[in-house]
Amino acid sequence: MKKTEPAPKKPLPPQATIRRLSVYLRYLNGLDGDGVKVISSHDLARRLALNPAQVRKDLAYFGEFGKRGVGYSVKKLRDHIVKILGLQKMRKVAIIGAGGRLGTALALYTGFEKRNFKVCALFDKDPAVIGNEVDGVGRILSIEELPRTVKETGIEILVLTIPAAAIKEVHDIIMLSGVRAILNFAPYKMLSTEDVAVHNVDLTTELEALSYLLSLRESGLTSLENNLPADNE
Amino acid sequence: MKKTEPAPKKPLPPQATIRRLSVYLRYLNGLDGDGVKVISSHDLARRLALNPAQVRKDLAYFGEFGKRGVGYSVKKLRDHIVKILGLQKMRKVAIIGAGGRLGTALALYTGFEKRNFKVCALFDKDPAVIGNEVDGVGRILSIEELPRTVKETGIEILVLTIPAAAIKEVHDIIMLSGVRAILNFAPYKMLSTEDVAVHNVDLTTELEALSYLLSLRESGLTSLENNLPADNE
DNA sequence: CAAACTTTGTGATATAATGCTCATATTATA
DNA sequence: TATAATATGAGCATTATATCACAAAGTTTG
Repeated sequence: MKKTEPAPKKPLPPQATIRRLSVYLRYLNGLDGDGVKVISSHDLARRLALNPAQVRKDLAYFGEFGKRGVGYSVKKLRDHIVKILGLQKMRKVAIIGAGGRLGTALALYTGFEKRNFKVCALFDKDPAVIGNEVDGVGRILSIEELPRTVKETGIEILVLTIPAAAIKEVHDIIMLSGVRAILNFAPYKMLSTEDVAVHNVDLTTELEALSYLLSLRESGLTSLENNLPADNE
Repeated sequence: MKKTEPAPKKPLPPQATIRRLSVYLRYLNGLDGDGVKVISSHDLARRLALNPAQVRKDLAYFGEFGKRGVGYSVKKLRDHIVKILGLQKMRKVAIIGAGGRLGTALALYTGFEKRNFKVCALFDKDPAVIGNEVDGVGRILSIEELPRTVKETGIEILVLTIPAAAIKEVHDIIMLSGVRAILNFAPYKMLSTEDVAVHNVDLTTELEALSYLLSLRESGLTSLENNLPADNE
């Protein structure tokens, strides 16, 4: 009787690979819309300013999707990536801080539904906005109702759009609410735990990183044009 | 006569370092507000779930700011990071797609000004919103006015909050407008050039990366709790 | 003021991500 | 069916990034 598997051979894919898969997916959707049937790693890479080998390696983490001498079937590859990222299943999302500008903007953003994310609950701490109706989503609930709603509705992802100062107050109720993932826009670095994966998106940090590049150029490091830190994402 | 410098010894700091500097800066501001005078790399690292050596190395790219046996002066370190990131100088920002939800939310977000970014012009392509007044910022201008306004006002950074489909139309006018940096929220990967640094922030990609983690756990890779891809940023 | 303790800054080392190269598979063509 | 052309997948090389470990510097204590 053997111990377990014969040896998984492949290491876990890096997070950067996962991000790129999402970008590939979007591009593939566009190609499919244009009627393109097949794409090579070379062409994919060129459009996205990546190395073709990187594209192939990213995909090879998950199987052999391509055909030598031909390339990748746009539709098949798209379907594979959808499965890899777990996007066949609709994911329920709630927004915390839905009374604020950013929260409202995201609550009303229709782009998520196209990708199978459904905003289906809104929360806030401020009594002044609790009860307000948001078109097509529902009324804003008190944050106190979060744990119950998460369980009843099956919410998996929380989007946090609250001020930094408010985090401490809601931190525990959020982490213990039963959600498995958080997308945090508050300018305060939340840490992942065993139970809850957190991704922080810090708009100020993004601007400051750009400011750094600006001041590099100002300070006359002229031929920085090479090794320029390039774009992220 | 020597060729140039005696040899810069230090390599360029990675982008990840720059991002972390921004995070350090925010935390240092908080500490300063709380009256904390000195912080060690160890304490800083603990709060931000980093390695102390990484904190020290990040800072060491730019000089020797600490005191052995003591730590870093909160105020001094804060001031150094401000200089490194070029934040002593106010940076003028314009928003393209200011008629949309996200654009409006960002235009009205007051958090940027605290960090010395000033939103001072708004643009859109849609005649239905051009001319609309946005409190405290001004009227929405036609995108046609972008190049002139950039030059006259000294705008350095553009924030793009337009639909993906609209990018192709405005791509050239933006890249040639004279700005040096772009923060792109549109779900379309824009590429950096020699003249214009682009950072892409893709909200859908963030959600999809979280979805991947969710489906990993669903598929029963139980003891993933170790090597969990953790948080980004 | 010496000994014990703390904490930085950095060279050495480990880990990870990216890029290169080529054997192999597929298609097209003559 | 052989030949040329294309493009994947995988192993290896290279580069980039993160961590370790320790000497040097500063502080505190007795």
